[in-house]
Amino acid sequence: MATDKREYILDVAERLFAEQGFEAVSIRSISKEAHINIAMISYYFGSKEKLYEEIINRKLIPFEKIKQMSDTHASYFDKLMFIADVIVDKFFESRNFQILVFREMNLNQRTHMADFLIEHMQRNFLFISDIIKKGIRKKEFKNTDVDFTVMTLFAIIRMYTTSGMMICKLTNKASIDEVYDAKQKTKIKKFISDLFSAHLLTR
Amino acid sequence: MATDKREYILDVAERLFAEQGFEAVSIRSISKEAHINIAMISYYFGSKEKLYEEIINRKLIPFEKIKQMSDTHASYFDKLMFIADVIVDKFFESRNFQILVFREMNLNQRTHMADFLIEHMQRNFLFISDIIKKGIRKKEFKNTDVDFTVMTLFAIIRMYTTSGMMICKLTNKASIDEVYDAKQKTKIKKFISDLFSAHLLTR
DNA sequence: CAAATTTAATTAAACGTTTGTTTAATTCGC
DNA sequence: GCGAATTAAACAAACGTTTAATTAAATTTG
Repeated sequence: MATDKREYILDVAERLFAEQGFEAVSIRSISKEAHINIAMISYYFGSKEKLYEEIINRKLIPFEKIKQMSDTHASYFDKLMFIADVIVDKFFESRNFQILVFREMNLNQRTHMADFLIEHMQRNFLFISDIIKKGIRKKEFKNTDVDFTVMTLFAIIRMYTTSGMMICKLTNKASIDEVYDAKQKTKIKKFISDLFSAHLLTR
Repeated sequence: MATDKREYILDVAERLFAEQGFEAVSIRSISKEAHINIAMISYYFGSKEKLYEEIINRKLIPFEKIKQMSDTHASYFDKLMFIADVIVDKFFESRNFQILVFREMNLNQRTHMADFLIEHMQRNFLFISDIIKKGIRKKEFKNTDVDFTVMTLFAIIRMYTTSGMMICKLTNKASIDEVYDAKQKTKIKKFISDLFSAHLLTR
């Protein structure tokens, strides 16, 4: 069951990296938290940096699936909201990973990694931009700034899913778990729908 | 001119911390970049952590001024947009600082610092929440989710000002400078106004 | 099928660097 | 000539990684 152990180390390291940042987390703290020997990380992954790269690569989903599924929706608004819902779901279930990715994109450390992540982001960004542009052309949407609109979508979801402690305090929730329960997920989806409905739809 | 030198070290360190993160930046790299001896940082600030705390404390503005100034605006929407503009201005002129603050708020390192920053954020958050709630009560605003609305405002401004490299690539700008020029500042202010106008105002 | 052998997994210890900080000596400005 | 500023050198501690030895598992062999 070597893959199970590998996977477990990746999970533990992902959480620690998300909580403390890459350079603040030592090989020793990972091995202590995962109850393994220090040398096992070099043995399994080669180095701390390669471990980090594997953490990132294993969860970067191919966006193609979403593209296909969004085709089944009739209006551009429905397409857009379907994608928004998928992103919310994905972000909610991989919060540590998202914290890690967004932090990495804004660092000048490991620039090849940041560039790679930004390129990945760009593909998703362009796909959503495209939907909005088509919606505008077909007069389903108002003629608004497309870049800012897409950015707003990502900004809201990012803010909510990667700033848990902050949201917890700001919205007077009892615990982090309450910030990310099913009820809140429904609420943020509804909010996004309302916001973009008012912002985009011509009536 | 000891204060000038101090101030210069703070500026250099702030930039490096924003670019690379607290633990990735060494005392030696700061002193090299600022052309000073390693020992000068202990001499001036006591420790690396105290230097960091001073960087954060020196730019955390008192929000009271904004409160007073926003009183001069008649409608709640005007109040809100005045505050949004002030925040945009502030964030644009202190991007490195904002990068640093938001990163710190999402870290479990130095939790007393994170707690302090979140409390500071909470004051601003509550003030804006209050305006929106009053706007709703007076029927100037639609009855929308206040927390999510305020969060959206901060999320957009945060995303734009602290993810420069990403925005640069996503919006096909030639350079980072172009992302943060006066023209873009005007555009984002207008976008925010349009977005919240559609989202909040009863017509 | 059990013994022998090979491969894989795991360990404690040591490696050379780099870290933040301190010391004690020296230079500078008044 | 005196206090403040600046320096090079040294400090222990922690870092990521490697080593060589040991245990566990898998495979081959008789």
